[in-house]
Amino acid sequence: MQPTQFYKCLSDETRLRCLLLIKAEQELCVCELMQALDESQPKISRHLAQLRNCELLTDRRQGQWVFYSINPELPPWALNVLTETLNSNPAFIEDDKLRLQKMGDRPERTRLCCI
Amino acid sequence: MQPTQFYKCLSDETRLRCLLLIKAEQELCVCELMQALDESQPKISRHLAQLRNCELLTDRRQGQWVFYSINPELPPWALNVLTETLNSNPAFIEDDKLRLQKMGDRPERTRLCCI
DNA sequence: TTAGTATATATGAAAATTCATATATATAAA
DNA sequence: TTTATATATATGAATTTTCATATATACTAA
Repeated sequence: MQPTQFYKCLSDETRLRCLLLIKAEQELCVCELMQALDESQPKISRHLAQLRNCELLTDRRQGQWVFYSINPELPPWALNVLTETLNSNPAFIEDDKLRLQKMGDRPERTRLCCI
Repeated sequence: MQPTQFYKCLSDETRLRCLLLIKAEQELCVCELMQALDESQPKISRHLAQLRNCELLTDRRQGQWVFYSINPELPPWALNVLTETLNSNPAFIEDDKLRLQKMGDRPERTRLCCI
């Protein structure tokens, strides 16, 4: 993970909001992110694709939905940067979290592991 | 300090090399950074101005030289990000450090505080 | 089962915007 | 005057956004 490439990913507001929201919520699908950020579908999808290509995110398809989460193989220093940013800037995704909570009919997750 | 603005500053290779090198060396002037990064004067100067405007760096003039250092009022989370990045990616500024060490006639600092 | 339709996501192509760099010039100190 | 640094302008390059469309899965009714 090149530092410059990593920070380029964090330097766009849409991408950073997606990343921090996904980190806070474990995993989110495209339609949830559209609602939370109040942005268009292609815009969200494109930025997620970029974050996946740069290996900051991984995705899994579950039926019609594609869920994105933080890549578990992200280097520790990069994960620490995300953690520090999220913990110290809760206001940055405050509105997004509220819109997400207000969203009805959120897709159900099939848990990857159970009880 | 807006996270997005902060990360935009770190997303350019020239700026990130300047920042991490200044962090490693406490303070550096434009001509030292030119030598260390092997880049043109206006290019270095312009990026330093941007980092100063965004309040990541502060400057002090000492005679003919202007020395740049990390802004002591940088929020702790942002400073932690820089520290983590520097500690975990020593190779990123390795060559720059070597060129700096090879540089003869480096400007003398008047210490801000002594003993 | 199949046909038709709806929903979720991805992507090609173009337009709009932003960013980085080089050149030239200006300012400040010694 | 020389050295060190800053800044204005022009230009090319990269990035972001939008629109239109494609693909993949799901649902419903015959």
